Amino acid sequence: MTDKKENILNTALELFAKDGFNAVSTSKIARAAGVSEGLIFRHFENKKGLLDAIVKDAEKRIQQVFAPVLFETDPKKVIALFIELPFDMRINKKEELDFWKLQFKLKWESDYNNPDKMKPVLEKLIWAFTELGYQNPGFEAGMLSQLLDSVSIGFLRDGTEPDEQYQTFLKNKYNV
Amino acid sequence: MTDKKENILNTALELFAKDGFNAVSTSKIARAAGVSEGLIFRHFENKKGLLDAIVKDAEKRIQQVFAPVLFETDPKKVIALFIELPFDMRINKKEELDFWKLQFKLKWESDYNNPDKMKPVLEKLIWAFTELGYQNPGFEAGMLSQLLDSVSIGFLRDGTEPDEQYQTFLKNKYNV
Amino acid sequence: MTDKKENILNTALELFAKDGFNAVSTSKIARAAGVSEGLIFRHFENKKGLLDAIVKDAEKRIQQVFAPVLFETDPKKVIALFIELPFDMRINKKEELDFWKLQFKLKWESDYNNPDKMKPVLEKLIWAFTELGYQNPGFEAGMLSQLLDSVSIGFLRDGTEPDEQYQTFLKNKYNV
Amino acid sequence: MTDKKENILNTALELFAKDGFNAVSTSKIARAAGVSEGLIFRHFENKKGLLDAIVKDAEKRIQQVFAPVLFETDPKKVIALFIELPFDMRINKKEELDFWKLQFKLKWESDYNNPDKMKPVLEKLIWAFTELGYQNPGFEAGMLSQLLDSVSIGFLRDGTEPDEQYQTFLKNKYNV
DNA sequence: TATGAATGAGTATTCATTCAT
DNA sequence: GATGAATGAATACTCATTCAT
Repeated sequence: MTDKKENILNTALELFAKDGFNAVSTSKIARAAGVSEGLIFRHFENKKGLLDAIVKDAEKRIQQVFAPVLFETDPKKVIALFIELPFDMRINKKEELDFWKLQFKLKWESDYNNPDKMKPVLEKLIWAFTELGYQNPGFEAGMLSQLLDSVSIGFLRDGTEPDEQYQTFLKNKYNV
Repeated sequence: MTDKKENILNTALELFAKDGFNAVSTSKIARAAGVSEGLIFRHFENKKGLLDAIVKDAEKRIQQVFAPVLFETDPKKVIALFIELPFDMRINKKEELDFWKLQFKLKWESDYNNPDKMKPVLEKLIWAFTELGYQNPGFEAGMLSQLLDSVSIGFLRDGTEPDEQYQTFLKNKYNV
Repeated sequence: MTDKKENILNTALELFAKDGFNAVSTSKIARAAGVSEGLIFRHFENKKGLLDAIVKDAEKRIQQVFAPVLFETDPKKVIALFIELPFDMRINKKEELDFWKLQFKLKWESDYNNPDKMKPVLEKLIWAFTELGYQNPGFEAGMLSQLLDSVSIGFLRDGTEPDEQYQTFLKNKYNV
Repeated sequence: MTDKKENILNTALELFAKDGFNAVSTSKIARAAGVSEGLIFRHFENKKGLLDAIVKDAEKRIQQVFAPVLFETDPKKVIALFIELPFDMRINKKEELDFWKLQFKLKWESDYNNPDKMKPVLEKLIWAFTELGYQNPGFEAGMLSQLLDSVSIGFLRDGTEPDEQYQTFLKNKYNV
């Protein structure tokens, strides 16, 4: 991938994350990325294609983030790793955070909201709770997942520092 | 308020909730509302003004929804009422749901995200947990609030029916 | 003429004189005049009609200003009166000045520029110079007229106070 | 400068000179220039920017016209050259005349009227009259300048051919 | 690969004008 | 006489996209 192409990708990610897909024009991206407007279309066909490229890129990264959870074989560690995820986010570099922000934002645009994307992780969680003998593992997994989702939202959207107590509390609760 | 003005307001709410503010053009609103495009500007000055009118309207309704929680004096009932809120949402009529959807969507646009708006409710919740002798009422209130937030998001955004088990579980947990 | 109609007329005169016909919208006039926009059209049919009414009004006033020159029978006094005109303008009240300003401005819009309007005055001047035995009275009249025109322009357009010396100089020159 | 850009500039000059800035729409300019409307904005940012470009262009030409007067060192020739200016205008080509017409028209729009622009020329004239021993050179220069201004106006605005007699008369008067 | 000129359809907004009350 | 809601056409300007170089 050439420098300029990567430049476009990074700039677009940043702007899309901040202002939303529709509010950012290709000319603004081009200007901010220091390239000609035409180049965007040479590399990505159209504006939507640029977003797709970003999303696809993001998906890879997201998979990388969740991989340790999926590959873990100790159920307690599965839950512990899962709990730690949103608290780790905060120490990531800006670019990484933009990925997540865009990710959450896009969930509100029906074309991009695909709840199934998280299914494998959720099922791993259910498996873990089953292993640990919980009565209603599906419910437990869903609730934990939603709670951590809202911690992420609070951080990414409102800028509220994630409360460390959550982590401790949850780990205690599940004894992990 | 004239018929046509109300028409614009309702149509815009619906479209903004569905596609987002930026993705809906004033001409589209006018066509859908069966009015001339100019009328939007005569009544609301500009597109942002239209959104503001909707948001202001929405705030009133939201306050009405939370009012029972704020006026309740029995701490257990405060928590019970609060837990019921997102599950009640589902039985509201479409227009009402659009209000909420838009509300949550707008939280991602920095100009409109005002986390302090929910402060009084959160504080009432903290008061309730304090009254009930919880060790860390602020933490408890925050977690409950976030959890219910994500239940609402799941319903409004992903269309997942809120699991009644949540309600039962939470009410049992807090014994309310 | 009703109060409101006169209000519209005066306000429009002021705004047209300041910003030009095209740059002033009927809504602006209505707002500034404190009347509804519809009233303008009830009274004047359309925007052009409003301008026409102002111009017609103005013509009457202009005729009044030039009348003393036309009725004067002493050639020297004709010239003296003519010379005094632009210097008298300055002591007129604002509304009067707006009339003149608009008058000069409109001369640049082909629809309204009618050089013949001043013909009677010019001919009276020629007559006066003829009476006084000038060799080329047409030329003399034209030059005097143009010179005084530019004094008015300087005052109305650029805000430069008309130099009293001009008056003295010209009166001396023609011995009037 | 590309062909199309120059096309826009020339067409706009012509239309602005004829009908005035406010009365000419960008779509009209585009149609007349045979370009897309968007191109105007790509080249000149906005409508005012287009006018500014024209005016800046015009200023250069105007400076060129007055340069010979400023560089002349013989006071008599200074006055003679100055007198000839408006009479030379008539032999210019249409485009040149449009420049002048627009120039005079804009003087009535406060944003563009800058009386100081002509100061150097006026001061050169004052210098010339001083050199020639005139008692009141400032007054003499002002009057000559105003008189010639109104000759130009008569030609550009009313289409009246400038009377050669003026030139002769003035040159005789100042013996230049 | 990269640019920048160019476009046509679209955008928010303003305008002069109409009309029922 | 006077209002204010309503309109359709126009306005300045932006957008995503194309294309010759």
